[in-house]
Amino acid sequence: MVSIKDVAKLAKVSVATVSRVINGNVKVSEEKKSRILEVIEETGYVPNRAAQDMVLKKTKKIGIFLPNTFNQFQRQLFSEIAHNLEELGYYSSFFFVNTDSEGEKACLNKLKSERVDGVIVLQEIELIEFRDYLKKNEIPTVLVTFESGDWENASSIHIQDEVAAKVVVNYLIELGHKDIAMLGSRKHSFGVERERGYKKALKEANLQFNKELSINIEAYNVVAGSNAIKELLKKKIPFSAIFAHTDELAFGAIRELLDNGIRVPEDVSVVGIDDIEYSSYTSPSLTTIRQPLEEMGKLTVTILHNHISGKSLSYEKNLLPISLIKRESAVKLN
Amino acid sequence: MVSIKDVAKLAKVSVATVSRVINGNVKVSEEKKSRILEVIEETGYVPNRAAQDMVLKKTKKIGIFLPNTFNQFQRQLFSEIAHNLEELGYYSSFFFVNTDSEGEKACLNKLKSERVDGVIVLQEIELIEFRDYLKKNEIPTVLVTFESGDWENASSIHIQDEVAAKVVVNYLIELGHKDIAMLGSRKHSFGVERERGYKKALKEANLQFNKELSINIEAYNVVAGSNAIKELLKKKIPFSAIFAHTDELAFGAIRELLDNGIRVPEDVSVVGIDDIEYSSYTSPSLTTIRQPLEEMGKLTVTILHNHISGKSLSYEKNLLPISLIKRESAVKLN
DNA sequence: CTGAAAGCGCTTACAG
DNA sequence: CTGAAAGCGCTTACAG
Repeated sequence: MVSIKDVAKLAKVSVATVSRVINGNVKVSEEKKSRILEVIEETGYVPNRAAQDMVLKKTKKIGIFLPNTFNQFQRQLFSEIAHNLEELGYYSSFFFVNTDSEGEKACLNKLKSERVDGVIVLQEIELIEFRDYLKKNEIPTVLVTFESGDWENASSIHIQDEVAAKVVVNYLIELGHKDIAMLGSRKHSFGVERERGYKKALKEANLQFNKELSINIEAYNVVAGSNAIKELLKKKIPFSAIFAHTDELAFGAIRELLDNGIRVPEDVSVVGIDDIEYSSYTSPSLTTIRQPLEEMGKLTVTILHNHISGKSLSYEKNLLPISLIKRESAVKLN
Repeated sequence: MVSIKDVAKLAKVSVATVSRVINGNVKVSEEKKSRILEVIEETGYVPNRAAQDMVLKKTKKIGIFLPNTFNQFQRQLFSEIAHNLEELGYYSSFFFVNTDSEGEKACLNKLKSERVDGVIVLQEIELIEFRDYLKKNEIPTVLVTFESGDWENASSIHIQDEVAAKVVVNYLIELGHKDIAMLGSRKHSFGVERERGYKKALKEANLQFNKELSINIEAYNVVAGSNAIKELLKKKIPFSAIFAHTDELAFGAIRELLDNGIRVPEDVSVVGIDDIEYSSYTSPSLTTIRQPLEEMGKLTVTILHNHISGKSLSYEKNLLPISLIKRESAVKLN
């Protein structure tokens, strides 16, 4: 590995001078400068970031925390975020969080060992020490897809999950559906919110909430959606519509229904939330709530950048607009 | 940030001794040891990795290169790889490559500045300097999903793309199809291989290759698949089956066909390659070739680890087995 | 067993 | 404008 010393020696100058032309903030004589540039070109020298970080106390590195088993929506979101960070010249470091206190502790230690300039969290983290660490060290933090709640010193960006659920369930009700099953989980706050929206929509329409129609899923993927339907069908309770907490669950559900001779949307309507890439390309295409993915990713990075660069000092809570996307999977009850 | 000095001071020992208990390879008196451990516990001290890396000349960091616009299969693969790396205690650094020489150069510079211990490449990189750098600095490298070809000092892991294509196209031919369109691209070597397999299958069955039935796609996603079908339909040439280079293209294709009143599989059969998560949950479910995703991810990491730890000195080329997954999207020509 | 010291690759006051 | 020197947070021979 060629180091700054090598470059200095070859260009017959001091390392300080080399450093100056690399960083370009101090005047250096044209002659030495061009000689140094030449050597850099020849040797392909690139400064060692670890060394720079250590003296500068700045890393330009952002830690991104996401669940170990991230779903499609989170995948799209994090790749959006990664690209936006890259554009601003940040480096990103990924931390896959196991949702138990052991996993969270392990993540905290990795975080400490990395000295990031900022943190983006896509997954709720319970560990108090985690928040304390960020706070004590004044590491700007942005939470995406969930509320800041107990977090101090963190901005948050998310949709109103309760409203989203309410809107889409309302739509089912408008279509005449009364027996609406729900596939979801209360493990994360967005699930809690979505369930709340579901119940509110029912209540406002004077429909009884039926606990038996509420199926708890073990993960947010197609397999879990399919399993949930198996469980639901075993109960032999009538239902004409399904509200899945996420699009992926909905896809699994639709397939499982079909395998049981139940057609979507002819026999049962199905809706989701998220509007992932596939939702408009499946057959039937999925009626769902769109989360503004790109805007979310962009805003996350912008806000974090503002915090880091000192342009924004106060933490904010951003609610992003949603929209109901009507497609083929939900129709009037006949 | 608490440093090793702080710990040393609080424990009333030298930094050398603290370092020794952290690394645990040298005997330290029980008394000092417990005192140091206590201080570490109290202060929440974690060593600064950048500093460690610098002196140790080892980073335990792996650079993962993937295309800027990675498709679903690559997503699943890279998340598989990331998890496997994590289990072995490696850190991963992601590099999103823009497929032009500017983008590749930028990536090389980022790589140089990071000093990784190993590299995993999910995307063909043309830049000669890139390979030269890895070679000169003896950085173990594993290429996944494509052949090592011009790369020296790199192991590779992939399927036989030509065979995969041939197998699935053969299957269509067995089902009686003669006019088989192809959606793909020659931008990457796997595309070239898949096209070759397609042609070979046709040839062996004494079917004429029709250039007009070969549609060039601009990306590997559902939108591109849909666009390709639009282009194909404009030509008004009869076809009874479609071979898409990837599953995502196939999904886009199926949807676009449907929107034009063409049913799958009743009117047209469609097959893909990859077998991504969704392929068994769509309707119709997709007939495709399965790439052994998990095995690929695991093997990639194992091989890289062996190279890094010196357990494996020679570079190898690994061909992974594929399998034809027959599902609903392809049926007998009637 | 343990501390003082050198050194990893950088940057930046400090003096010229 | 420019070099010698100190220092960032570590590890590891080197001497005791």
